[in-house]
Parts: sequence; structure tokens; C-alpha cells
Amino acid sequence: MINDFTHYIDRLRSSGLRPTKQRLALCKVLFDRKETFHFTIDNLKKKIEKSTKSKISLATVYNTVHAFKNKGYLKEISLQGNKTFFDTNSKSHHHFYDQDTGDLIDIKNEDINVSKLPSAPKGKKIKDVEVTVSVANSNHNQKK
Amino acid sequence: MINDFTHYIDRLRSSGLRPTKQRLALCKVLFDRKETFHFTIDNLKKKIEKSTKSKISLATVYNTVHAFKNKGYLKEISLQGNKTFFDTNSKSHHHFYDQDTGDLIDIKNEDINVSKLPSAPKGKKIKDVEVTVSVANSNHNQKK
DNA sequence: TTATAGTTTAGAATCATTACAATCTAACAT
DNA sequence: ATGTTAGATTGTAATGATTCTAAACTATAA
Repeated sequence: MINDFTHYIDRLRSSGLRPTKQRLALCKVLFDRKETFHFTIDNLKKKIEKSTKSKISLATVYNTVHAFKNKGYLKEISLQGNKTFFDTNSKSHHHFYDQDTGDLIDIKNEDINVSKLPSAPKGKKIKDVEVTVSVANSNHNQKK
Repeated sequence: MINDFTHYIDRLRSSGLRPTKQRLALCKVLFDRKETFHFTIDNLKKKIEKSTKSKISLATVYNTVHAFKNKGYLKEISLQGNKTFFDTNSKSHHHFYDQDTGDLIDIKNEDINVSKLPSAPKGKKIKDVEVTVSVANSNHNQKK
């Protein structure tokens, strides 16, 4: 292998995950990049198969993405419609949602500010605050 | 029939929807209440069947909810996980999401304030801004 | 080198949603 | 009132995403 996976191997081991070749392939596709990356499971499976020139089981992609999410390396994004997105930016942050294309775009934290928050219901603590800014073409009609 | 459906009949007609007994049953369950109401399709089907003491087709519930949503009487809510919620409060507003129970609670508009917004991507207009405040029991562990 | 616990895999099972084609009905013209 | 028709309802089949399962495989530690 040409690539240096040492870093990922260490991270996986220290998270209690065995560094298998499937997991390393995921790491390479997901984390070897400058920009944060939004993806669906299907989407990711195709990218991995292109990158490794071999097949990976759909179940493995699900398993691994959920494992990474549970370890805090990925964030699951909530969107209208059925699709589940994941985000390599696992810090709490906000999104544009393009109603025309279904695209998700990160909003830089300094570009948005929630200045007033309600207090949580009794016995509960606020865990996360997320803002979704839906956008569409200027001529777009919101009602179908 | 004892109930006075005149109001709903007029509203449906003026929306171009024929006032069928199924649609009136939906109206009664959805809109004859003080508080806004959050529901899933399955959830609503059961409530209608209890209220009318007869069966309604699942397809009809889907059809009707989508018709009401397209006319602006219902709002679809985006949540993590698979479930699709609808809300009888169709105005833009915000929610608590209880990570422990899956419950949704409306946040009064005066209790939250987004004071800084990014400008929309070129050619796009902001259509909606929604804040989801996730809460959990104070001792709740976010990672599974 | 071996034992074993963790991982991968294909395919089956499940669950939500949509599509379909037949039947039914509200609305309108007569 | 009656007939016509476009719109609505229905059960079921089809689809699509996700989870489950059980067998085969593999990283790890003894």
C-alpha cells in the first residue's frame, strides 16, 4: 500500500475499533479532505468502491458509519424528506438546505447567531442547537 | 351527524378539495383543538379510527395529509432518525426535540431569536429558518 | 499458532412510503 | 332527479431505506 494509514490505525485502535481494510477505506474517503463532507450511505458506498476498485457490502457501510457516528467522528443530519445525511464535521453547526436540489451546505459558525434560547423542560438539559436555513431559487414556489 | 362541519366544508371547498367524510374526519382530529398537535401518519390513522369507530385506508391518510400540507394547513417536521412528523402549526417556528422519548415540543416564537443570518448562496432566497433544540435527561449520555 | 472476540458479508426481514388499478362519490349539467 | 365525469378512496403491490441474521472471515493476544 502506498498510503500512510498509521494515523487512522491509531485513531481506530484508540477508539476500540479494529483497523480493518474496510474501515481504513472509509477513513480515507471521509477524512482525507480539507472541506467538510456531506453524504448519504449510498453515495458513500459508491465513492468507496470507486476509490478501492472493489466491492464493499452495504451492511458494512451502515455498520461502519454508525460506529464512527457513535464515536463522535460523524454527525447525522436531520432533513425534511426521507434521506439521511451524515457530515464529517461532527461539531455542532448549522446548514443551508437547498430545497431545489436537496444539497446541504455548512454555515460557518460566525455567520449565524442564536441570541435567545428558551429554558429546557424540567429535568432536561439542552444538548444541541441546530439551525437549518432553507433556501430555494428566487422564483421557486414553496407549495407543490 | 351532531358536529358542525360547515367551517371545514367551506375551507376544503375553497382550497379546491372536495369535502369527503374522510377529510372531515381528519379535520376534526387535527384542527378541533387548542394546542398545536404533532403527529406521525401511523399515529394519526389510529386516532381517526378511534374517533370515527371505523377503518380508514392508510393510503388515504397519506394522501390527505399531503394534500393538507400542500395547501399550507400542515407543516412537515425534519427530525433525526427515520420518523416523519407533521405539525398543525404551519407557521415557521421552532422545536424542542427530546432525544430520550422522541417527543417534539413547540417553542414559542418569542422564546428564541436568531440575531444573525448568513446571506443565501447566489441566486437563492431564504425561505425558512428553523431551530431545533435537542434536549435530554440531565444524566443522559449522547453517545450510544 | 491457536483461540476467540470482533468484523464482514449476502440475503432475508422490516418499516415507511408511493404507485396502481378498481371502485366509489361529489359536483355539475341536464 | 339522473347521468356523467373528474376527483377520491381503497387494498394491495412495489419500492426504498435500514436493520437483522447467521455463516464465514480476521485481527489480536495468549
